[in-house]
Order: sequence, then C-alpha cells, then structure tokens
Amino acid sequence: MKRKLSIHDIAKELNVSSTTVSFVINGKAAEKRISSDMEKKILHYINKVGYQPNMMAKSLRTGKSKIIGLMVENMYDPFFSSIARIIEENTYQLGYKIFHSSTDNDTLKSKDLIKAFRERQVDGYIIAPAPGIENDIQQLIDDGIPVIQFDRYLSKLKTDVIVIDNMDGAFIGVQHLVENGYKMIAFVTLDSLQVQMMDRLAGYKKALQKFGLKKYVLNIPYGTESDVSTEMIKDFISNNPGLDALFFATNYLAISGLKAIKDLQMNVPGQMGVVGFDDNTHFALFSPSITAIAQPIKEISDEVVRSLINCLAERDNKNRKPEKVELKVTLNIRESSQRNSLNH
Amino acid sequence: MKRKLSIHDIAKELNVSSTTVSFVINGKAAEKRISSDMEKKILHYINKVGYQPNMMAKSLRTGKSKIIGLMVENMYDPFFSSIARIIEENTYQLGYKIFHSSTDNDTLKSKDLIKAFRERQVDGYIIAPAPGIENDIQQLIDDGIPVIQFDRYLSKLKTDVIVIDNMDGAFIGVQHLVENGYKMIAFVTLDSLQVQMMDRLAGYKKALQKFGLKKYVLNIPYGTESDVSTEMIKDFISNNPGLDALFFATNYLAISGLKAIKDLQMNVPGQMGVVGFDDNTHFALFSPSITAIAQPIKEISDEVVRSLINCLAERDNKNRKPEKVELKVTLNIRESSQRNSLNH
DNA sequence: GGATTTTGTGCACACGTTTGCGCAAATAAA
DNA sequence: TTTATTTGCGCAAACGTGTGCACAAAATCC
Repeated sequence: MKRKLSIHDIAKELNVSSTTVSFVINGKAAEKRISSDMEKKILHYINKVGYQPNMMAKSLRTGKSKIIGLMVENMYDPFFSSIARIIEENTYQLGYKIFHSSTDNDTLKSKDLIKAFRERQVDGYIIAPAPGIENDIQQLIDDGIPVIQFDRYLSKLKTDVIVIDNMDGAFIGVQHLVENGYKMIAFVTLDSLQVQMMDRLAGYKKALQKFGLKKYVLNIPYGTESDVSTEMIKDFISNNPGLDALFFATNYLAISGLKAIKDLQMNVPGQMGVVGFDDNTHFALFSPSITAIAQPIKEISDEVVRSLINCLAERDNKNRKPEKVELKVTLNIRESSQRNSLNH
Repeated sequence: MKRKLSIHDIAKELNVSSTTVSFVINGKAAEKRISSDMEKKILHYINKVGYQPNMMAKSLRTGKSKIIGLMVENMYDPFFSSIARIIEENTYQLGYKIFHSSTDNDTLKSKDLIKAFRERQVDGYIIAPAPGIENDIQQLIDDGIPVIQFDRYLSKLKTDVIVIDNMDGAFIGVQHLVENGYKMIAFVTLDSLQVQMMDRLAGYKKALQKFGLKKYVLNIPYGTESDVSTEMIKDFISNNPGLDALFFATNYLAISGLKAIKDLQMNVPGQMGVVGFDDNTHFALFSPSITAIAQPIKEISDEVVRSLINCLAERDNKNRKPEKVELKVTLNIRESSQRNSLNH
C-alpha cells in the first residue's frame, strides 16, 4: 500500500515549509499573512494531487477527535434509529462523525462502551442511559467532557437533558380512552425504574384518579421475549375479566399485546380499546389502525444536537448550569381506540 | 480539563522507561523479556491509576485506526439497522468501532462519505453501494484497503460480495401466488438499475414464463414519497382491471401498497393476493398477516464480518481473488397470499 | 577466566499534524 | 538615513504511542 502523502511532501515539492502549507489548508492564510500567490500555488497543488489530511494526527495534536459517541438502548428500535439518523446528519455538517452503539440497557455493557469511547478520545456523548452508570458519566463530567442525556435520565447527574413530557403523554392517552367510553383501562408496562417509565405510569395514575377509575397494571420484566410477553398479556386479560382497554407503555409491548388480543380473538376497538406509547410507521396500516402517542423525533434530535454543540463550544463544562428540555407529544387518533364511532 | 496521563507519566512515576511500559501494556512482556517483577509492578500501577491508552496516538503510530466504515442506504430501514446492529456487535469483540452512515443511495453523498472515512483512516469498508461510485471504491481497492459489498454490488469491482439469491426469492414468491390460484400477478418495484432490483425482476419474469402468465410491472421512481407511491399504486390497480395479486419488491413499497389496497377497500387475500420482498416484524400482526420473502439477516451480517476480517488479515488485498457469497431466502407464508384456504 | 550468549532495560526516532516564536526583508515613520 | 513597524515565511517542538537498536549486567560456555 503506497504511503499517503503528507503535508511535508507537499511542502518539499513546493519548496516551502510545512507550516505554510498547514496555514493555507486550514484557511488561516489571511490571518497568518500568507501571500495570495503562495496560497493559490499551494491550493492548486493540493487539489491536483488530491491531498487528504490525516485526522488521527490532527486529533492527536489538537486534542479534538471530532467524534461523538451515541449510546442508545437498541439501535434496531425505530425510535432510536430514526433519531440516530437525524443526529448523524446534523452533526455531519459540522465535521463530526458518530460512534453509534447499543447498550441493551445493560450496566456493564454501558460502562465498557464509555471506556472504549474514552480511549478513542470522543469529544462528546449523547446517551440514553442504562441504570447504574452514574459514576461513569460523572467521571466524564468531572473531566469536562460534554454529555447530553436524552429519552431518559439519571437525575443525580447535572447534564443537559432532552426528554418528552411522558406524564402528559400517558395522561392524554388515558383521557382519550375515557372519552371513548372505556372504563376498565389497564396499563401494560416494563418492570423498570427508569424515569420515563415512572412518568408514564404516573400519568396513567393521575388520569385514573381524575376520572375515578380503578388501576390495573401489568409489569413485564425487561428483556422478556416477545412471545413470552404475549402469553403474560393473555393471562393478564383472562385474570381481569371486564378489562375494556389496554394502554401499552412502549412500542414493543404494543406489538406483543396486539398479538395477544389477536390470539384471544377479541375485537378491537369493540371489546378492547388499544393505545400505544410511541408511534410507528406501521400502526396506521394495521386493521384496525392503532392509536398512539407520537414522540417528536425531529425536535428531539435537533434539540440534542443543538444542546451538545452548545456544550462543545463552552470552555468550562464542569460548572455550567444544565438545561432540561421537555418536549410535547402528540396523540395520533386512529381506529383502535374509537369504540363509539364504530359502534354507531 | 486535567490532562490524561500518558505512558511517560507512568514511566516517570515508576522510574522505568516508556518502552518497558509500552511492552507490558501490549502484552509483549514475555516476548520482550521483561522480568515478571517489573511486569507486575507496572500492571498494578496502571490498574491503580486507571490509565487509558490514547487510540489516536496509537493509530497514528501503527497506521491502524481500528475503525470500520459502514455505508448503508438508510440506517432507519429495519433491514439495515438490524444488520448494523449485528455487525457492530461482532466487530466490537475484535476491538473495532463502527462509523455508520446513510447514503440515501445518492452518488455525491456516497463520494463525500468515502472521502470523510479516508481522512479518518478507516481500516475497512462495508458498503451497500449507491450507483456511480465505482471509481471511488476502485481507488480504495488500489490503495489496498479492504472493501466488502453487500445487499447489492457494482459488478465492475473486484471485491468480496455478500448478497442473497434475489432471483430465487422473487421466483418462489410468484410461484407461491400461482399455487394459490392467482393468475394476474403484478410486480411493483423501484425504477432502479441496481443488481438486486434487476435480479428480483428477473426472478418474477422467469416465474411468469414458467407458468405462462402475462407481465404487469409498475416502476416507482426512487425517492418517491410514501403517499405518492400509494397513489401510483392505486392508479396502477385501476388501470389494470383483473389484477389479482401484487408482489412488492421492497418493504417500503409493500407498506405503500397495503395502504393503496386499504384505500380501495379491496379484500386481501380474496380480491388481491399480496407478497412482499423483505420481511418485517410487523407483517405477522397485520390483518390479514402479510406473506413475505425473508432475508437471512444474521447470516448476512456474520458473512460480511467474516469476510471483512479475512481481508483485514490479508497482506495483499489488491491481488486477492474476490469471493461472492449468495445466501438463500425464506418464504414466510401468512394470510395475505392464501386465497384458497380462506375461500373454502 | 576469557569469550560468548542471554537477559532486562532504555534511547531516540517516527507517525502527520499544529503552533509559538524567531527572523530577514520590505515598507513606513521620523 | 536611521529607526520602527509590518509582511511573509520557516524552525522546531509537541501531541502519545510503538519499536529498531544499543548496551550493560548476568549467565553460560569452553
């Protein structure tokens, strides 16, 4: 493999110093008072031979890798992958590349990932944190490295946070079911203490209280296989006769739940109303189509990037006052929750 | 931000040379005949202070970045994101990190991406190539950098290729429709000259010929918005009265098509049989559930990684004989294509 | 006991950049 | 003309590693 040519090769060929070449390449010709003849000569030659700088050397010298670490729960999840996609595009414009990894919500894997990112001198972190990594993130903060938490957050940590209003989302979902005449509304959620899940549960409870309804909650352990979840939901429905609506706290739970309802041959929305948290391209196509709480993907992504870029520009990240952005969700009303209109 | 400590700091603190420390860190203690007392002392200290090597410096020195560039059409597509996920995991074990980007099948964007990857000294490339980037990839090959093409390929290029048997996939899809009594089977595909699309079309035609049926093909321009596609498909159905089955060449086309069929209030599979190329988590949940050709995601990912690691180990990548792996697909038979069994 | 080999370690350079500082020539000021 | 300033550019060190080579001390050989 032929060696790539360096700034020195250019310099030698043109009988100038590598300093001059470097200045020209970095657009500091004016600032550093390089004559425009010289500038043109260098630019022309560089263009001709197709010189490409070596980011490794650059990063070593400057201490900036121009790499951002993105840690999500699961990059296969459409929610995370669509966010990743927008983040990637937004930051690409600014010269950043992304290291993108899945944590599976696993503490050890997350710790390991942070370590790997640190070795690579990642400039900033965008994290949907797994539980138990407070110390690792705190270490980053202490070392002055920008960190943004999104989707969920560890409340001990003083970082910028971009989330949605989960409580409100759950509330309006339940409210919508109530308005459509459902009375025995269950909440199917993950057995998780993460803030976003707790907030959704809180929103559900708040709505129940407001409308004077009784609470039915099914907690499914994190990591349960889809078909096992389906069985659990089937049992839950059987054990709670009279349930007339299910509110699923996540996309994947909704999928498992719909399977359960299909297996039980129950009619949606007639016998069972359905609303899901986190919308999905396919929900509109189901028969019946599925009502869902939609998260503002684009806004979340934009805010995350804006916030990170902010931090990256800051000199002193240890002592800045963290910012919390809470975005509004939308209720996409479809057939699965409208008993009245179909029962005319 | 406090400076991270370097190999020199360790050396100074322990009154040894950085050479020795480097050898120990890289597990060359035995090979380089470092006494085990010394080794223990260094390892212990490193452990205590939590030293983390600087990959930038390492890469600069060794010429290996331990980074792999992954270019897919759209990382939001479940097919690509699930593959990315597995690739990421497989390579992580081997100490690699992934730069993951979407090309949108755009030539310029792809060229740009390759350039950015080169600057970053990426060790190897995994590409689902957009059209028109033959020269850019050829340049990589000429420079001895490993490249794997997957999902599709530019046939001019002598790289390892991992694909599925698209022709066979389309063939068995059509055959299945024929076996279920459908006679006027249309193929809804993208207006694309990419090999995988051409092969699918060829498989469709081959089946038609075998069964003596007439050809109906709808070409939808690449990049058409989903709702526009839906309209085009509606028109297509209207303009071809008597059509009794649609075979969609991609996942997204199937989604648009199902919307069209729903809008036209046609009964599936009674009035219209449906088969999609590329399966989807949700297809089993649609009512009726959707029959689809499933690609072997895990196998594809594993083969891609195996193949790349192979190339990375090779000394001379310019003159190696490229390998083409063609994997088998599966037909997942569901309700949307079984007129007979439902029409009893 | 001298010659040779083995053992254990360190010096110093290279990788490809960026940048503080220096310095001669040209120009402006006095 | 002398002095001060500006212009235009280069020297050399630094970023944190890895590694060829050298070399003294210890061990072995004969």
